[in-house]
Amino acid sequence: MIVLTLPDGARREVPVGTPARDVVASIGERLLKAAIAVVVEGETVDLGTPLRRGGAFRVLTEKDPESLAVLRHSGAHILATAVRRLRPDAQIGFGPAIDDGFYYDFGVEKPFTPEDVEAFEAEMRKVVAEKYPFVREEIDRVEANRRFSDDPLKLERIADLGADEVISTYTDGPFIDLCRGPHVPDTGYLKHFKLLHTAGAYWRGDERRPMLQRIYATAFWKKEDLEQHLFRLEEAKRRDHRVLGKTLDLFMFSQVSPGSAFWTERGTTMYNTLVDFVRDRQREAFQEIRTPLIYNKMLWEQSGHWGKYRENMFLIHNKETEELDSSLKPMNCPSHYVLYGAKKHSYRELPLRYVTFDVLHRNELTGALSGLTRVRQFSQDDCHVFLMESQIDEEVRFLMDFILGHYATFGLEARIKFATRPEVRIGSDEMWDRAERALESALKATGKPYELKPGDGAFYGPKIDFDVQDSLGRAWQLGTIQLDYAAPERFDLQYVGEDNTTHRPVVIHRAVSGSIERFMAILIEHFAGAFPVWLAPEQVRVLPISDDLAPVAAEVTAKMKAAGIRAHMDARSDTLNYRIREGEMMKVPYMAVIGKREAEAGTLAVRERGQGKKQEVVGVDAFIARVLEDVRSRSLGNSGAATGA
RNA sequence: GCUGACGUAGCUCAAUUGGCAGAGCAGCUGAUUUGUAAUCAGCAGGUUGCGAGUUCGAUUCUCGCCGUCAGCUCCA
Repeated sequence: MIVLTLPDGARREVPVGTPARDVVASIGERLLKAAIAVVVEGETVDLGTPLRRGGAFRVLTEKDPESLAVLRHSGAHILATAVRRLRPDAQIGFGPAIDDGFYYDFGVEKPFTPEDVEAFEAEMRKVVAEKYPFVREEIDRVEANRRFSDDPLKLERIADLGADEVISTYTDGPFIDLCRGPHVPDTGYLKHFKLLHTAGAYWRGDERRPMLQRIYATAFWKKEDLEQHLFRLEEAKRRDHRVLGKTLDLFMFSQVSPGSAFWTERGTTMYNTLVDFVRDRQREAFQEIRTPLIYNKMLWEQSGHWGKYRENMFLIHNKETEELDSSLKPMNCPSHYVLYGAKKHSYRELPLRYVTFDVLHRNELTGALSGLTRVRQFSQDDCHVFLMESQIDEEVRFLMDFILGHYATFGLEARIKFATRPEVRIGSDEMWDRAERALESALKATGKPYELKPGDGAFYGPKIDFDVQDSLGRAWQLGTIQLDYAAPERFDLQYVGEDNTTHRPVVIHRAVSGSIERFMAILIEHFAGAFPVWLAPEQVRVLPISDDLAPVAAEVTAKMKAAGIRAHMDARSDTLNYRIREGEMMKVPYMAVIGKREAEAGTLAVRERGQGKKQEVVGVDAFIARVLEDVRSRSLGNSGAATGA
């Protein structure tokens, strides 16, 4: 017998091997109808599964988020069912549920065409209508090998299974798949789904293995949820920074330098504004430095990059030695160590924080490049802190405040992750114990919630990562605080302590925006190009209604510029409507219209971005004061994040 | 790097089976002097990504290169 504890504390005692369905039925008939699967001691199993162990027991219905993954996994099987019907020769790879849906990998001679995908979706609807139950079977290894003898992918998977693992299959109508489960009761449960796109994917992610054809899809319990998801995908397309970069005239790319942005005047204004913002916040407690862009291999040999990272560096040909023995820097750390190590440091200087915005180059694979989010040339708001071990606690708190304050300025929410020692690492266990303890206690002291990521740390030390969610709910890993005991050893860094002997400092690597380029991309998408006033490349556009008012408008524009406002006049002879339309499309936060009335009264008819005809007539000085206040307070005002524009 | 799709005017996109490369917007010129999201007319704009090949003839078909995009384990 096993004992199951229900969420309300009630207990059920049932014989070993009782199907979960029977337990659910004993709780209530209506619950059985709504049930998708059950969770026993944290493990999700389907209703047909014989229960082998007891513990906390709860029933999943459509309302439980976990049930969606079950539905999607079943969706993957239904997709495979349809594909096998139309393409019986297709080999079956993996078909898991993923964050936003599911996919399935198929081994086929010819890649799928968009028409194939349409046909698969139509066929899936048939499979759904046929309501095949998902039948679970547990079989032994010999039987498993026999059943999947025609599919080398599955045979390989079976061979990888541990000796003590239960091998199970799931059958829905004509389709059988090696699968751990769980699944929904029958194929009829999949009502709202859509196949999205296809792509090549290496078998088991290994580029030396054959390439399979992956079909991505998504599914939801409710029609509205599916529609909302598809709408979100559309919305993401509309906010795509690569598109907005063009229409808002911020940056471009050219085949003469793949992966490196050309910034226009408007884009450069924004870029500089962002950098100035960080620089300003760092003015008091940090020391900004600049180090060379090119180094010979001595440095990279010392840092260890020459061995492991050389493929990703842009190497430079040496005329005298005829060798590729130097490179553009792909990161700042080693050069900061060189500068630190060049003179003696007292404990009184610590923590010493070197910051820089130097340009970095990484030779990314061509296929990895994508807009501003994956580039070959970029800058980081990079910082290396040299400190005593006893200062870690306070320093981490200081850096965290700094980082979170940065995101808050843009209305971005951060999730904090604490990553501990990976399997492949350097340094003793004792060192890792100390480092992890120090970092986590500092993290705890901040009182902020965080997530644990065991094994996800850097090879030289544990770290805290900051994942930021933009206005579409997409997560980006930006900031990081990494503890490093290894670099000070490698570079023999020292400080003179209170006791007048030399000691080894600890290094903390810190980034806030990550790369400025990528952060720009995130901001463009987060705000949908409608930037807060302080960040907008053009803050005010002054529009004289007719030519004869241009001199007045020019004077007003000059006054705004003198006050430090990024103002431009548009006195072209096009109609006011035309010029306003253009200003709105360029997402200028304010348009100031000057007609005869305003010229005489010394006022402006102010139109706020996205507010349509709602206009306000204010004095020139009052308006200037208002814009300056927007800038000073870095108000999010009517930015795209605030309005969803 | 690998797989697939794509590359036509500054931008967004057309161009039957291979048969003179087009449109809208933007630009320029002129007229219009405008009161809150497109005034009208005219003009100009191209080595169809680059290079070979097939053909009487290539934007279209074939090959190579360059670039862009979707992806390349969230494990049965």
